[in-house]
Amino acid sequence: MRGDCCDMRGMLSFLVLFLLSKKPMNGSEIAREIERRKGAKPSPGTIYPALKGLREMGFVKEKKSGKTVTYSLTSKGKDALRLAKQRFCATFTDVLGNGK
Amino acid sequence: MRGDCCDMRGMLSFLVLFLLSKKPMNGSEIAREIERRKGAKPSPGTIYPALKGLREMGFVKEKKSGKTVTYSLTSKGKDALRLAKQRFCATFTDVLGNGK
DNA sequence: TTTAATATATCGTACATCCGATATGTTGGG
DNA sequence: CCCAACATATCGGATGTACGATATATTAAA
Repeated sequence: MRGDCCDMRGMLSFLVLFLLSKKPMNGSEIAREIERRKGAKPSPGTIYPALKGLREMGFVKEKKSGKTVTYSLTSKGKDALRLAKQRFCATFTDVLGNGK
Repeated sequence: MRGDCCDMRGMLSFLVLFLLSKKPMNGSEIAREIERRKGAKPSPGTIYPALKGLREMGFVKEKKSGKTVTYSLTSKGKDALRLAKQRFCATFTDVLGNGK
């Protein structure tokens, strides 16, 4: 999401933003959901820096409760996701489209 | 494509591999096709290192004619693309799926 | 309480992506 | 022939993604 305009960098942040738009989650839950989709679980050293970046850009907000921190989108984050989704679809439509 | 197993790195190489599977192209044509999809054209400093990497991994072969080099997939590249496409779809299906 | 498990977080290192600048070779127009 | 346009290619520097190792805090189990 750093790459707000044109690059391939930021796909993890994009995916995290998308997942949080469906349901607020904490870091471990996000990692497990990515594991479910890709078959490999991102390590803490991957997922927490990504969340930190999204927070610093004002795209996600946090709610701490005990040992867990639940992340959810800000309205700014929702706007960013909408734009990013449009770019993503324009770039990859037929990759998903043609089946195998 | 480096990230043959689990990471978000390699999305450009993945896209290039996909584009070449539809039609053999030279570097400039690939850059223009990416521009058409994303609205931003990758510079030479982006696209040629990516092609070099794909060549070094044995995923694309070259055919030089005058000033242009036409790239196309090897059978190894086709296999790699097939796998990468499966991972990509599993990860991003509903991102493209839900319309907006 | 001690122990184990979980969630969070940072560090160092490596690599992919990205740009702008720069350079070389080919081609076509003047 | 000379020059502009194009295709190719590399370099340096910045940022994102990734892992393993490490550290701390909270919670649950023994």
